[in-house]
Amino acid sequence: MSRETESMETIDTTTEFNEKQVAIITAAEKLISTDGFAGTSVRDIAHEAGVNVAMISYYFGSKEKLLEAIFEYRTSIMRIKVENLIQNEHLTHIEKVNVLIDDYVEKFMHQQDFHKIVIREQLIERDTVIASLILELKKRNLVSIKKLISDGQKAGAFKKNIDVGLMMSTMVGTVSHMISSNKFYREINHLEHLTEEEFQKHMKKKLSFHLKNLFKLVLTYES
Amino acid sequence: MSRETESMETIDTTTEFNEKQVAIITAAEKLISTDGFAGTSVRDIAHEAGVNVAMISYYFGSKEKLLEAIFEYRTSIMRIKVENLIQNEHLTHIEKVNVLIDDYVEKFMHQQDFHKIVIREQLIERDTVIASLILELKKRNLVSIKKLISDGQKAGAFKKNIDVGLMMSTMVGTVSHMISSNKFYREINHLEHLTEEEFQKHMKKKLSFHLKNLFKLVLTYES
Amino acid sequence: MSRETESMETIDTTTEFNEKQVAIITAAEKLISTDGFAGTSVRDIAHEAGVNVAMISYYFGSKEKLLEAIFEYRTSIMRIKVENLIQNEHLTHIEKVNVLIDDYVEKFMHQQDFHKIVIREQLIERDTVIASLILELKKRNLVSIKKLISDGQKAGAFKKNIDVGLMMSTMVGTVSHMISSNKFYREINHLEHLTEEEFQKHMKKKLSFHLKNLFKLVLTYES
Amino acid sequence: MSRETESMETIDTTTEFNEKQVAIITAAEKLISTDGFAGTSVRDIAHEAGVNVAMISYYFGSKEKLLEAIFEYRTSIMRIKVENLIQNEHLTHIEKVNVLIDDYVEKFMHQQDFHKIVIREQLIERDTVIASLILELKKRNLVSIKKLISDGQKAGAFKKNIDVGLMMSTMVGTVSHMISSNKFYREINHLEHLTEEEFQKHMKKKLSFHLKNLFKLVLTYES
DNA sequence: CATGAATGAGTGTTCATTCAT
DNA sequence: TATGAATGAACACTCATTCAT
Repeated sequence: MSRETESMETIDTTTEFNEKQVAIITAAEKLISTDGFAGTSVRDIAHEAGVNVAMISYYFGSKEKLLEAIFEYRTSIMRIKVENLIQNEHLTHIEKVNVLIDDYVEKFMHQQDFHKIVIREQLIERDTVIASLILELKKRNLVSIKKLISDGQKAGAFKKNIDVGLMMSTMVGTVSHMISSNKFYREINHLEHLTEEEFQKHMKKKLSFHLKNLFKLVLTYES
Repeated sequence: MSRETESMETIDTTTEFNEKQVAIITAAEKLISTDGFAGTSVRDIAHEAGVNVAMISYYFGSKEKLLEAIFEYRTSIMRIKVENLIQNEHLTHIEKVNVLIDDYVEKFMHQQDFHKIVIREQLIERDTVIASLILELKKRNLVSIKKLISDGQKAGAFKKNIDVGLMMSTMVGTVSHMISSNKFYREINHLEHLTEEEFQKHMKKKLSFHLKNLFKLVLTYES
Repeated sequence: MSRETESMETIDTTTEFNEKQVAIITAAEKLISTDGFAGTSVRDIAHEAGVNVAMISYYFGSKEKLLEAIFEYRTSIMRIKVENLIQNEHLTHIEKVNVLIDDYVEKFMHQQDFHKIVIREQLIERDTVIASLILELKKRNLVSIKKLISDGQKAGAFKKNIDVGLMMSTMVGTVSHMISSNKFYREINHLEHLTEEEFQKHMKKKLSFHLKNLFKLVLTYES
Repeated sequence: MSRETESMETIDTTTEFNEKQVAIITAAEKLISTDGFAGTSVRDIAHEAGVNVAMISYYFGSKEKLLEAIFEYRTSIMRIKVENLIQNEHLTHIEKVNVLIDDYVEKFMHQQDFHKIVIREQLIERDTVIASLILELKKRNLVSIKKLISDGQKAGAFKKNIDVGLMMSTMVGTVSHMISSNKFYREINHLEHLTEEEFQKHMKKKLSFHLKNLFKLVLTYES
């Protein structure tokens, strides 16, 4: 299964950011993810990235544009790739759903800082460059998932009357909430003894299992 | 069922805020929910509330304290009340879970502005007054839900090995994500013709149904 | 003659600027007159006026708006008042022209800082609020002067074919150039021993005489 | 008359500026003439000239030095050449004055961008390299004109008691003001239908005629 | 000979907060 | 009790200039 997952990754980081720009992007991502865009100053970002303040304007034009650059840099991780998956003849329909969930959990848990920014940006109701970017990605993802599920329905593997939008909300929302409540989850499950890495691995596994179970139940049992 | 819901509300707004303070809190809530705490200025809040800028410091001490006041004002809605529900002998275990879901969806969908602030604040990793407040509430809520579920398990109504933490993540996460993606959901379901009120009602109904189904499947079917 | 001049002043300082605002305006005027708008920083202005930097934005909104306020504050001095003059039956036509010249010289020499800003702003070719303000004033002044001269022509006191636009250019240009070349004029005429006040008085007298002579010659002699 | 004018030009551009430097100087001149020195950035200049930003420091040392280079480049046009004119035996005294006016108008109207910078620089009261350069040129010009006029006075062609300084102020001031009020003059004379070139030609002719008339009247009529 | 990369200093402006009244 | 006036600190950003290549 991991093979397929890998085949889906098809790294398309055609981004043309140099080393210093990546350092700034990463630093900005880290700070903005916790303090928000307005709550993070370019001075903080420059300091975190170990560069001069002027360099942010120099490379990105403005703080706003830096945020857009972050999205440009990370955009690939938001795109669910299912084209190959759908045509794969060696997997059952439910296995395909499982691969998709694994892929999604992997991607989002792996770049939590960025994902936190996405969560924040979604709360802004005003129309922004970022907002429309997120919207477009979500639409594209929904189409992919709908295809996967309707294929299963046609084959009789999944039951009818699935609200794919709500299922997506559950998948995205559950992962988002886990990212937000890292600490809480670690505490209530008494996992303080684990290293950060071990804990992340544990969470990913649990999340994957949980979501797969949820999807299997919803897709195959009569409600 | 609505009766029980009502019985659960037991308004404990022991808040001592006067009219002007409430106006400020409401205005702040509205603005902070979309623009974030740092992205909202006290001038904006004062203007929205129709009061003098100095009044915010005057009444609340500082912008930070105003945020705490918002939480103090709205805290009750975050507390899931299950004491009476647990002892209720007229409801089955799954019905109790359903009441809880209805209650939760109702509460959070009803005060989306505040809930958005909660989502934002959870993303901050630093220890703040607000953070610890949220943490405490979540813990208390978790305990309540665990009790409800373990009662069902003891009675043989629910199956064993339920990860309540993950189920809570799914519930909270799904609702949170729906609040964040209002627009998206409306668009993909072609509900632009509904009034805001009608749409909210529709969403609540859908969400409730979806979550109840999810819980029923997880709690009763073998995975 | 001085009486009429006084009667023309009709102080219309309906400006509503408070003491501190006037201090800022005066300081800004002084600095901008020599260093130009872009060459003068708000910090310099604040320092010169003895106020906080933030006060400039507080009172005027922006540096740009401060410049507009300067014009609002000084606008009256740019307006040549001839209504009463034209109807005055005790003065000959040439006397009226003389009064006008006296008035103009008095006004502009008296507020040289402001006049320097006007000279600078006229050099900007882009359309600005200030530019259109100056243009409008110049048009109005031209109309007034044209009336005065055509009256004299109709009465046979002045000869025909006077290019009023060019005559205005000569009046305004000569005064402007004297303001610009203060130092030079003082030096070539060996007037370094005079106090600033004495020198200004001397210059005004010389200028008035010179311009009156010029106008008399142009208006009355055949070319 | 144009012959004499030409004979006076005696191009002394002993300037050692290469092609790129001239491009920079011309670009700087254009921008500084309307936006002022402080209001023009080296980036703007570099962009206008189509060269690298660093090239300005490279070639001229600094922005300040670039301004001095502009003056070095254009200085010749500010120098009134009367040596040959004074000794010319084929022209009357008044004709010599007319040639001088033609020459002056031609020179300054022909390089208005540079002349605007001169107007601006004269407003600065601080002692600068540029300021002393302008001062020196004006003194030299004054001496030349004084000689021309005193010759006429000695010959009885011109009347006594001419304030040459004021006459120079009128000549320079009138031309300067016309340059500043290009647009205004065009508008009030309804000359919008002319091309820029035609309009410049028209203005030069008008100005020359006007100034010649002014000088003739002042120099020859009793006041 | 020429320049892309980089920066410290300075820009105008907004900020939350204080304070005299 | 309420508020207009005021401000130090911080903000994002632009500046002319330097320097390694």
